[in-house]
Amino acid sequence: MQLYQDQELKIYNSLTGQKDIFKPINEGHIGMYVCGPTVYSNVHLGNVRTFMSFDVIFRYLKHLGYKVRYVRNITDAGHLENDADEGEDRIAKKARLEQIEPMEVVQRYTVDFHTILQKFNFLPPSIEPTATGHIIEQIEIIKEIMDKGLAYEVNGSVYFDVLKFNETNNYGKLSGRNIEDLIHNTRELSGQTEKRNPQDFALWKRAEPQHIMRWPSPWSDGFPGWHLECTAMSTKYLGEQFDIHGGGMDLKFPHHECEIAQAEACNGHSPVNYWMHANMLTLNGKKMAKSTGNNILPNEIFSGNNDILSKAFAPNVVRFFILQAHYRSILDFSNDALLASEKGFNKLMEAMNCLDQLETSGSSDFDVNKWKQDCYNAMNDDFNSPILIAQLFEAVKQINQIKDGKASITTEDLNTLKETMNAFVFEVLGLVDAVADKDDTDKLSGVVELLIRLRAEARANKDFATSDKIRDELLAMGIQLKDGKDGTSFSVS
RNA sequence: GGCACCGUGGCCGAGUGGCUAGGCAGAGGUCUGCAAAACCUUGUACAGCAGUUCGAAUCUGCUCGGUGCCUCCA
Repeated sequence: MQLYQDQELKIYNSLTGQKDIFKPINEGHIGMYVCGPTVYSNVHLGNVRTFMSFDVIFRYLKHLGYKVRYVRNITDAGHLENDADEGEDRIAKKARLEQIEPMEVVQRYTVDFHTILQKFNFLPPSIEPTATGHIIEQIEIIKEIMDKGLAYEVNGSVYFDVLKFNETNNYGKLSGRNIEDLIHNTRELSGQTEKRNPQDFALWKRAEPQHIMRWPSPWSDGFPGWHLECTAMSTKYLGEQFDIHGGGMDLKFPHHECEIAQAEACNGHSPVNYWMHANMLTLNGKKMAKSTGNNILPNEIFSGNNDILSKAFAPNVVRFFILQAHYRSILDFSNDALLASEKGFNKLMEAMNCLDQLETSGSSDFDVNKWKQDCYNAMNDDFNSPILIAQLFEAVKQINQIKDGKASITTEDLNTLKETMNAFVFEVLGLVDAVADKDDTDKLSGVVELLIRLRAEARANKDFATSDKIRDELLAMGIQLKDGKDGTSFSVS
């Protein structure tokens, strides 16, 4: 018996525009593909938000008992800077500017990506394939599409024939566009002489002599088009049809639309049952983007070395901040919002820490089982992490009251409470209590306990000058003493 | 210009036809040597205008403001 058999999960599906009841193709198994980063510069917080949304989705699906194959690619073949023929691959450009090999660019920023995600306590995906590792598969798909008559070659480049595809299929169904609008509203771009129509997109591009990244193909020495790698890799590892495809909202059009077109052209049916799109993280009210420079890097947040924040923030606090908003809402990043999240996060962690010291009694003032199901209901409703967090704070309130002897709980209920809190806080939301090294923590505890005893003696002797000195100076060091009914405890910030 | 989306109390941010979201901040109280922490109590918010309805922040229309996509981007 798995949890998913008791919980009805609904997912907002971009394809249908509504929350659909989730039903995997193969019971108990889920295939999920998420478009990963293009590794030509450091991953910024906006990128992180999207991947974090899917990290929590991955975690919750696993928590429900599904066997999930989660594929998140690394785009290391670059993309063209624009749609024109003279466009330059971003990775190649970076390599040229820094006078290094393109693969050095890729390696550097792939390592950065992994390091940052690790700090945020991401679970690694099941498979993390690279575009350059799947050139052959991409060429095979192009051949297939050409055989179906939906692509054409011009001067060694191959383009997808969108208008012809649209005669039998519906190009634009994901992003709600129709082909006439697209035709009438296409911007004038130079250098598109090779395409039959501006809506067509490249499957293969012939490399100019100066282009560094190139592979042989039946049409030319060149490189694959912008949208093909995801079709190739998702098909290879998840099959022609799979359950969930995710990515940032900005990829909905044209990237995901083109993926659908390629897969339908190649395999004759729609590739994905549930399309999910995470919304943008904004900074100063504008989308964060590498290309515009409106962004903040995670390491700048952790170190406090930036112009936006008043202090440094721990990865966990940032994670908590992001998860306090729903993944489909735009979230604005600011100092005030982060400060508020930090306090809330600390409050949650303090409650977690005192969970083991609670005393039980013969009755409960708190309907733990109802609360537990409310937590599930929150996540079942399109992964509503802010509602879940609100529920967690309901529990925090109860925990604090029990600790103060103002409410009671039975042993059985306390066990349920502990299990559920641990499951949602650590397993599903992926938060970690940022405690330092265990050894150091024990030593620190010993030292602070000693000071607490000295202060208690001073207070007993009405030597408040000494007792307040201990309390205030510890506070200045970030150690807060808390006087309760049965003695003094402390917390480190 | 086209297509979407959004506008919630001091701040962040859920909800979306009648039922307390939650966090932070603020106010009052309990506790304390004084504090802090914790706990209790406390806020009649839904851009504006008009309409539908017994009832709208939630539906419809218009107005204003903002964002995203339409070109690589999470």
